[in-house]
Amino acid sequence: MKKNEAECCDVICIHKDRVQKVLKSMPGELLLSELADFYKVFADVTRIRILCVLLESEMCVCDLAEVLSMTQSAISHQLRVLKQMKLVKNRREGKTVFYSLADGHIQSIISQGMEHITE
Amino acid sequence: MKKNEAECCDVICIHKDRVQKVLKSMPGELLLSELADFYKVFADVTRIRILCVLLESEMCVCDLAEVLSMTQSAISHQLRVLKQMKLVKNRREGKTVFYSLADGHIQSIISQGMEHITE
DNA sequence: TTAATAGATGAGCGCTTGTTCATATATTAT
DNA sequence: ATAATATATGAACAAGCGCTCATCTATTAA
Repeated sequence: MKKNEAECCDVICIHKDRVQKVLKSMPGELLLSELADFYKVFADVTRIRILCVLLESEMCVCDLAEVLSMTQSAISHQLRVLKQMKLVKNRREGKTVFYSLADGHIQSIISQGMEHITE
Repeated sequence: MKKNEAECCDVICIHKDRVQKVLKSMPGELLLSELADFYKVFADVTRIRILCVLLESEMCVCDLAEVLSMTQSAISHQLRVLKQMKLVKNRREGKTVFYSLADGHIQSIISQGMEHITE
């Protein structure tokens, strides 16, 4: 009989009841991958910086590029990601497009991360 | 005089005072990249799944591999990442190494993410 | 209409990252 | 000591991702 993970250590370390209990309590795979995708948005310095700026003030793409010393293109690409994940919204005013946070508790998410790393 | 971002739209959309104010309020670059690195840990389904399991119960590498239907090696590599970021801790018991969450408020970080995506 | 300008976007490139495979280390049993 | 087993780890490879560059769209001014 071929060896597999399920049998590799069933005497010493596999506690079948514990494994079963955990398997039942696990959220669905779809939800978990959505959660990972959500955190991916915060997992890049540029996007974090953009969010920090918008935390302070609504701002157009051009201003964002200057504040962050990056090209308009790079900023625009990232704003697209942020918008797809519904973290920012925008409004057009003539040629200018202003971006702002789409959600109030983005601040609390960032704050919570800050708390963890500054301990 | 060469065109640059600072002058590309200074009449219409650059509000120098706003830009200055935001620049002052921004956290340091080091802190921001640490924050991004912190969220990177949550930005992968496998690591999220591991954390979810450990949320329920302390568990050895072998059990984790079975619960998540992945190889021991893959799990071990990710546990290393989680440990480096101080999200999990471990204790050895004979040949077996048990992993558990290192920090109480990991649960609240995951919960907060869940809240955002299930709206 | 034409020119100018803010922003959006697709292609391409280089870097990062998660997994696999092979192998090394650590502990226990014989 | 030798074998068995749980875990750790380095190398390599494929996939994903962020930036640049060129170009396109949208809006306004002349």
